[in-house]
Amino acid sequence: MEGGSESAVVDVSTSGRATPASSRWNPTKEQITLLENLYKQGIRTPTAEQIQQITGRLKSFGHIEGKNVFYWFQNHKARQRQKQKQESLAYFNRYLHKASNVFPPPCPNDGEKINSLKTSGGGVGIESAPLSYNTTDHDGLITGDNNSNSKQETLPLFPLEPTGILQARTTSSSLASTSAENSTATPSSSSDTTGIEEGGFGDQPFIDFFSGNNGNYESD
Amino acid sequence: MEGGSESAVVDVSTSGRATPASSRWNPTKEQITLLENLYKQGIRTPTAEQIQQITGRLKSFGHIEGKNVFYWFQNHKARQRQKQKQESLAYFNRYLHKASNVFPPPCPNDGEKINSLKTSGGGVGIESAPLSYNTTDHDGLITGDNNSNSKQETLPLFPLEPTGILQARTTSSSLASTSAENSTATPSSSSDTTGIEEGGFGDQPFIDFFSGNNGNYESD
DNA sequence: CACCTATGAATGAAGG
DNA sequence: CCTTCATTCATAGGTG
Repeated sequence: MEGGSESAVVDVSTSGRATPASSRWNPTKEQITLLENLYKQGIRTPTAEQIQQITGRLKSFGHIEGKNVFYWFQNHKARQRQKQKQESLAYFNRYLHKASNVFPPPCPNDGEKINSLKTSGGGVGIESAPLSYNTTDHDGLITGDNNSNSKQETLPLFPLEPTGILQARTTSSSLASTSAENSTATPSSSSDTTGIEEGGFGDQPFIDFFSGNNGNYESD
Repeated sequence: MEGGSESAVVDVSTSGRATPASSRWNPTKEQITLLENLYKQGIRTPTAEQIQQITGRLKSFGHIEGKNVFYWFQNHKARQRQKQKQESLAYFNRYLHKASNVFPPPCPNDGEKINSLKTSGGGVGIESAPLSYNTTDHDGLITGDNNSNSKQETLPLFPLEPTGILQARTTSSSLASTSAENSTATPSSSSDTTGIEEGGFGDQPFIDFFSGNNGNYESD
């Protein structure tokens, strides 16, 4: 694999792990912890001010920039969402196939731990592997900025399309935004974008994958 | 994130079961074959639907999940490109050294379909292929496949995906809103005051985390 | 048994 | 926000 052209720009300055001051930022454990904590507080898309503050605090643990924080939240949110989607889908999909038990569980919202990672998936199963976790903390929402908007995305039950003969990927999107949860009523604001409202049924068969053990609630 | 709270993925395989509840999916020959076949069909980044479909078929050969398929394609594509890149480079390098009197062949395209960058005006002027090379003759099956990123920058190529997905996002606060709250500048059209998209430079003390040129008082 | 390679998985960074 | 690319980590599997 090492084609040889390995431009390891590592600058093993300090002992131990080479300083990652090479290319992309690699968060330290502490940084991750803090970020995840903030995320749990309800922060999803921090404002510039918040980003500055967070960055400032994170700098104590290592080099970091504002954009790192920004990206982190973006990615984290997106991925949490993906996982959640997949869970929901897989969960429903199973019932559509099995139908053995017509008593669907409360929901696959297994309050998992914050973030999973390597060596995960002990129980080979997307929806399985209920690893031990502590549901001690949840959305605290105690920060100055919190959006207590519990959005329960209703699954539109994708229309199993039997015409799947050989459809070439029409360059479509993988993730469809079936969401229509617009809480921001925007007080007296003409939220007129382009006038292009959905032509009708906007339920796209969003069939996402991704698994893992995570079921963090999202409140946007 | 080395979350630390890593539950041992132990598996009661006291009898050394062949089923290694492995931490990671190990594709079988059949699965690989099928995947590679699909890849050859032109599928690079399957949609969610396709992934589900593929996964379903692959399940016949062994346990597999959607994310496995997803990752497989991602990795395969990336690595093929990587290989292609270095091959092309080496190939080109060879000619640079030899400077033979003949025209270099179209390209060392093994069995892979490598979209010849039709960027035109490549400058090289050696794009003439004397023999009819089977380029992307995979029928109109595929579509979005492309992106022959060489070393410069991602070639824009044709605009794939007509952005049929329209979403009126009205939630969350973007960056920049340093004043009061979310201005909800109807970011549907992108390019708003996020401060990240581009320094529009207006009246707000937005912080540009990206340019590295932060007017931040926080000097390191 | 140590080392190397191939590859699954994860995630930071961008683009649009 | 959604999609995709690039980079990196971790591990299964082959080889001397």
